[in-house]
Amino acid sequence: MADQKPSIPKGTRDFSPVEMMRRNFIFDIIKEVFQRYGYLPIETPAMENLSTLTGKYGEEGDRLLFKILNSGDYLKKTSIEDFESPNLNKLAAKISEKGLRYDLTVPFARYVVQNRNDITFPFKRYQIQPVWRADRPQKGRYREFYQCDVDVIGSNSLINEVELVLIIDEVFDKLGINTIIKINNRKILSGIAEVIGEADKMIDITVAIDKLDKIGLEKVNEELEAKGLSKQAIEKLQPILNLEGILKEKFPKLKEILKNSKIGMEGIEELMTMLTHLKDLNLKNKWRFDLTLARGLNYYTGAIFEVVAKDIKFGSICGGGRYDDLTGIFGLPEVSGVGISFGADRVYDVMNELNLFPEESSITSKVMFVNFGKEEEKFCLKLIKEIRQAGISAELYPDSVKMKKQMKYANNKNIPYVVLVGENEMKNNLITVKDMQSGEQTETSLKEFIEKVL
RNA sequence: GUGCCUAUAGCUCAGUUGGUUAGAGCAUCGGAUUGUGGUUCCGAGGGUCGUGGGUUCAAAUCCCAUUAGGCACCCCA
Repeated sequence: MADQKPSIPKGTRDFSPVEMMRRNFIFDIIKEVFQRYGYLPIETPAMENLSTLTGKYGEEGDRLLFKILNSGDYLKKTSIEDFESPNLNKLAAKISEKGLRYDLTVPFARYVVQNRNDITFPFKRYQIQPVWRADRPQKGRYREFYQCDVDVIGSNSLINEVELVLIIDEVFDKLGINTIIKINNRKILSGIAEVIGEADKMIDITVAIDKLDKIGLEKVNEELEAKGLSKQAIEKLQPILNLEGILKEKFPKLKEILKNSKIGMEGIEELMTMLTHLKDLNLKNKWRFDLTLARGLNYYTGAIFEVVAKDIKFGSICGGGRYDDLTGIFGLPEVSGVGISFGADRVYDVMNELNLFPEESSITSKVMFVNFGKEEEKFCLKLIKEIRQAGISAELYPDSVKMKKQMKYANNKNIPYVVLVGENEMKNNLITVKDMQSGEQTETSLKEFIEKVL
């Protein structure tokens, strides 16, 4: 048999039972918190029309979209010229009209617009599904990964932002991860761009600023210059990048710098309101205003968030922000939304490296019955039914094979009790219970056994 | 999209300056033990050395190409 080795695509993973138990542990906590804050679940398809997805994530995002080849004769819309002059984007549009979703926010915006008549606003939903990105995988980066999104759409209130931070705080507290919640506001960044006279280069500026603590001031300036910012603009930016000190000192300085920018002052106001609330709410995790937080996604317009684990160097494990006009693109203007997304896979990796998962005790059957043959099978099934009805997970080894094999199975599966019912036990209406940990073996009645295990 | 590294049994890896029939541990299966696992002992199966080409009397080993995987950058959860 010259069978080829099976494998899965780069950047995707299988999950074993143990891994799934742990992943579900994370999902359950997140879901529970989301629902306790009044958010309800929805799901959307794995694939969307490409027109829904393209242009929402910036140039980089478009490149990372997985495109789905049209079914049937996917070349029928193409012509010879398409292949002679290789304009890949144009060609791609002709042979592919669907793509795998890149995040959950854009499909959500599409959902809201499409179902606007059936939705009561403000609409609070959560969504836990995989997303796909055609990125080169590396540590903490996958091509298929789960996001856990909570968004509220149709409300401008900053209470939403505050509550989202509370959700972040509660989730990570429950998971046992110490985090730093970084908060900023895109309006402040816009204001800065405006003040230094480069309003249209907002994105480039923010992306560069974002790297400040990673590559340092000098490199940031280099990058800004490379992006075409004027010398004067970069000069003007320096005092802002050098803003140091605690909030109390930073804020007045920032206010002074932004005083001529309407949007900048708006951002300051918003941030102030949020931070004042948060101060009163005694969060368990650290949080702070971080001027260098920018976030790459194009659609954010107001508050932005990012969460990193404190005890380990890893990318961000949660991020989000306010988007004022995402639904506008789909024909429903002036509806603002705000939301965050937990990266389940990175949360998993962080918890795994920090050993934060609880001991798995209930992941397997509590009891296994050894299979001695046809007659015993019949007898045992009745006993097992009773055990299961008592709420104890139990199984009968399905085949009457060598005892050694059956015991080994129980051992490998970490089943704590093995029950043996053969001729003698059936006659006396008793069961023999082997405690797999101690190796001790006792004869007892079914009733007594159930009581003991419970 | 750019750069670097790796590829030998199901898994993790050894394999000398190129030299007989390519090894180990784990896992699997069988036996010691037909109603007793985890420990122990004995045994077995499992490989076109990622693929294709080249150099050589001789290639897992050297060279080229190709494919796949990993890491870093970019960007991001």
